[in-house]
Amino acid sequence: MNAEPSGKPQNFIREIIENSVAGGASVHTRFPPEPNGHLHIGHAKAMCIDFGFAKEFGGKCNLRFDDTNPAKEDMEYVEAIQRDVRWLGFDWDDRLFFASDYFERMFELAVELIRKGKAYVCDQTPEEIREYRGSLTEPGRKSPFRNRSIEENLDLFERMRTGEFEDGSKTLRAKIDMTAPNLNLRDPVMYRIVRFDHYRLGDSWRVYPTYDWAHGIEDSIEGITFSLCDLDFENHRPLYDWFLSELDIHHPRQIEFARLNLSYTVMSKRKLMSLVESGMVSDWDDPRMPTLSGLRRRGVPPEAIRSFCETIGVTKVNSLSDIALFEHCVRDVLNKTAPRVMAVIDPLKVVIVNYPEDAADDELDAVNNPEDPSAGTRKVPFSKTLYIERSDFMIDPPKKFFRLGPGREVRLRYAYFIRCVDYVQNEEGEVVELRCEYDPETRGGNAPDGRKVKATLHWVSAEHAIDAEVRLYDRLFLKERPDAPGDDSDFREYLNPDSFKALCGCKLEPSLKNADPDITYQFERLGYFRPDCVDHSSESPVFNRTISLRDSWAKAKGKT
RNA sequence: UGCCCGGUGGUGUAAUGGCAGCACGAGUGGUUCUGGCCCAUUUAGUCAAGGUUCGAGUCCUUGCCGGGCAGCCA
Repeated sequence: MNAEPSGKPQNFIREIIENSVAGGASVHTRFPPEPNGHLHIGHAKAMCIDFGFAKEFGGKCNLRFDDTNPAKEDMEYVEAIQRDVRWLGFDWDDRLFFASDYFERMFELAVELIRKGKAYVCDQTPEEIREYRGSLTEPGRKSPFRNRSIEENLDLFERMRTGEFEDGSKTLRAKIDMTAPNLNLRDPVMYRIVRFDHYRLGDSWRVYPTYDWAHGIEDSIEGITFSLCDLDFENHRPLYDWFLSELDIHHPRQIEFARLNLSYTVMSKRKLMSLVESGMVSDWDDPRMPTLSGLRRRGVPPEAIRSFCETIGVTKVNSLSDIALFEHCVRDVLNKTAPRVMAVIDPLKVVIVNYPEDAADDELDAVNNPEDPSAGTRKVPFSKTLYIERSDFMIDPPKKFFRLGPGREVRLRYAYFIRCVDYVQNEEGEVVELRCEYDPETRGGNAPDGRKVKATLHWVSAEHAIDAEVRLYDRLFLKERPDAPGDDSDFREYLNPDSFKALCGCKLEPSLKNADPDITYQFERLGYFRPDCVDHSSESPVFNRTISLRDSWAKAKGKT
């Protein structure tokens, strides 16, 4: 495989940049979110591209809030977005910018365009503009206001700015070509009257620039060389280019790539918002959400998100990435880094009948991370009464079930071999207690006589255990593409009713008393878990399941 | 029936006219004090038809299929 020196697979944007850099170009990109919602994993892809290429080529990447629509934007989002960008691992140094800081300059440039006879004030209503625009197959017609004098345009535009006219009563439009096959070139609106206070600038403006007019200027002012954006803006590139060349100012190159789609979730801000507003999830940071705040709360390490973005590549193909690939990236990082601990989430009491009542403290050495010897070991207390996982015992085990059953012997991890000699059921027939014998010779987990067991179980000493709530999360939707085009049903019909399940009375090994809220742990044989950033405390621990371990037993069981 | 973009295993991608690779998933086997990890192995692909060429996934033509575009959203 032909890999770049960086070790990254080639893609079309890197190729373009490489060629430009070979010709002496520098690399300066920007990540330009609108502060009207929270960042999600789709934005993470964009950030990996924007910040990633800048870093790779020794350039810079700005963080710029594209806040040209006061009706939707808020400071709350500005702060949340910065927090998320930092968390993901990107740094904009001192290059934090706001489109709204360029409003004055944009206005001057608009005046310049009017003076050139390339922009005019139009009195058409939104309906008229739409009607005059024509259709996909028919050319548009010129606005009756298209030939106003430059003086009149200048006067009107100035008065629009100061709030003399009603919202929507006038616009400033670029004079391009009403018959252009690309609809974006049919005299697009550059300014609209919106007498709405801006979250940063208050009431100083009564006209606001549209994206098409503003974005290229923002890029130009900042000296951006590559303006990377998603495919939605492909049809807008001719307009981006038209404005910049008419203005004759620094002209970045816009390159579009396909945005991320992930199976079993939705990505649009509108849809995520509707999940929040309908109460189907608790908030933007619900651990099931594909938002960065949700993933963080879930326990996903930022490194996993970055490696996922690296793995899916950069193309112009509209694709649907398999969430299984994302899950793989999460497990891959966590497997190498997560400290191992033992926790029983569905406890079944076990009494070691031949274990002395008055035994001295019995502490065993447990490995913190078999993938990382430097993580060391810890002590885990053993005692006469323990808990094991309910699913690790069966009265009548099927053929390939290796765990505990009547008369069977298994190993308790890092502790002893135990054999089940009896079990106790309640009136409902539910097993409520196991009675086992241990072999003192197997202390530490190995038999001196060399005999083997087929299973190793995790366990927690009852008297030492910490009680905890454990929250199990799963994919938010049952359907691969909940919002597939052509499907008229509401995407929310496909919500996975089992995507969240809270378990109480779970038993944790005592070392978790001091669980670090910023660490995702592996509960051995179960999965990865992180203290909930909102509800967890050392007095009443709450852990969120980030992701389960791969489970070939569950898979085999499911097949029968 | 206008304009723009795109079609490589189930999924995501690489191959820049020269052996179609990689990762995920799925299957099988091995190993194992986590039914995890790891290792080995199997499965499976260039939308179609022409053309250029010694040679085409790659270049050209036509067709087919998919996506986007008619906000005073971004």
